[in-house]
Amino acid sequence: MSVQSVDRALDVLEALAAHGGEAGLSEIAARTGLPYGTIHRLLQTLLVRGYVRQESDRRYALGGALVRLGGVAERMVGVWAQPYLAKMVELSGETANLAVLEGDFIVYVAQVPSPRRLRMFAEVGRRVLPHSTAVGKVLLADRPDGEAMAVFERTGMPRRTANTITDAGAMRAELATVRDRGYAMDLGEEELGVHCLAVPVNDGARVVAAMSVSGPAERIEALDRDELAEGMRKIALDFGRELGSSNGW
Amino acid sequence: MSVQSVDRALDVLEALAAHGGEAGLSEIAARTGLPYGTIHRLLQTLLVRGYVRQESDRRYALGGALVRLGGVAERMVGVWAQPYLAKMVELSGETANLAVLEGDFIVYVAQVPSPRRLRMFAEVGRRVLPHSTAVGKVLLADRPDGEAMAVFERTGMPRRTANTITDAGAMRAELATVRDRGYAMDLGEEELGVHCLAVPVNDGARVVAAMSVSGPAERIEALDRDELAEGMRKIALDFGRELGSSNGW
DNA sequence: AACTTGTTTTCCACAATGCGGAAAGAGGCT
DNA sequence: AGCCTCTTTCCGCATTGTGGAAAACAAGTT
Repeated sequence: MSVQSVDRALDVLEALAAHGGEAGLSEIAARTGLPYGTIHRLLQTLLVRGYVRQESDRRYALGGALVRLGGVAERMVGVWAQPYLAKMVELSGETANLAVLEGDFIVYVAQVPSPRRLRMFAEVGRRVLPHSTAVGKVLLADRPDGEAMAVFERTGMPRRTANTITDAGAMRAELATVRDRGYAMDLGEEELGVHCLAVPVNDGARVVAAMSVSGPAERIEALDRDELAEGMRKIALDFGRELGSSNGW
Repeated sequence: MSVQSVDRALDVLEALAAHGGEAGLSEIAARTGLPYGTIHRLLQTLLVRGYVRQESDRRYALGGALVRLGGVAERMVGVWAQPYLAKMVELSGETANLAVLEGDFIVYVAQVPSPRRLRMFAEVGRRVLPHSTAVGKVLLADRPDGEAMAVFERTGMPRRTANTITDAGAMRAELATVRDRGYAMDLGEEELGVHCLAVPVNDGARVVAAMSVSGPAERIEALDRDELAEGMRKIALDFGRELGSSNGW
């Protein structure tokens, strides 16, 4: 049995999110089909708690409290990802990572290290720019072209190694390739001698994270890329499903 | 006014977050003081919607749906501020924050953490009283004296540390200083050992937000305040211009 | 300034909805 | 097995939330 008012409050929040995080009361009414009075009352409750903000023009927007909860939940995601990352390590023999886009930065939120002696160092919590990483390219490939390029515009695509893509045109082409084949590569673009392969994690609605394996160039090159990517995509798909429907029954 | 069940559902989510994103039903009961049956019913509702997830040991954890909502919310406010905050981090080496005045409270809406090992913990979404923070003093210094003092009248300026300004007269003088030099300091007034420097963000019409850097007292004291403030003011000015040109908030 | 239109906000009588104590059920330990 | 702790289900009652309709508001339009 579900609690009606809570269910509806969530409908309101999701309607707000669907409108890009900002909407008027009547737009929410149109989307949810709830009566005005009801929506207004729910919004007041969310307002007091900081889950919704009211702009100067009386429209409503998602509030800061959600950012906080989202942050804690994100950390949890890292814990759930462990078994899936472990499978990727088994598949590739290399260190597996989970990363999300936070603002204009890529943040690594979880890792399972490779059993090999020579392996990637723990990067959890590290923030890097998207243009020089496989996970960054995968995550931005999911966004509309203009939005992705705006990120690169702001961050400036600084050169990290001789292989780093620093040209906007080349990057646009790279993103098209990633969209096309469904995975991204990093061939020593962030650090010389380190190669990565990343696939998107789709929770059913959108790409919310990326998973990657990374290791020494020689070892990564020895693998069959398409086969590895295919295996990783299956794992990422399972993980995305778990994320999307935490309902169970 | 407020919808009881929604309010309580939020209590449950926050209790979960306070326990690090994962807790048993009884732990939630202990923290919220709500009866077991009620919490269980609320959790079921959140579970079906994916806002909460049940682990194999029947404990509850924050769910993936929150990551999505949090992301949208953060993108709204954070995305614009991110690059500017990053510049402040570069300038100072310390964690940079964006905060707004919401009612009588200061709410932190975005942050870029310092690259240092010892740094401020994420405060995004946190609500604090204005009198003990640099951002609060900057935001209220922009208001007419009567209006600012009315806020302090209502909140009561509770003492947070030995350095907190708790006297109305002293606060009035402090605001005058802030107006005069264009930036505000917090010298361990909210938390001992933590110093901050905040500058106003003016969107062309009025001060709509404040940006600050904060870190360990020793490191902040080692910086040249006026020089830092000058650099920060330039960044905040650029950000304000961007805000002013797009639709306001 | 006085309409018009498209909003958002407030009100209130009614009953459906959510409440919560207490009992049953599930695991985990020794 | 037995005991203990924690979770889940149940159900009668009245508190709580509901939603239609009207009032207040903001922003254009003549």
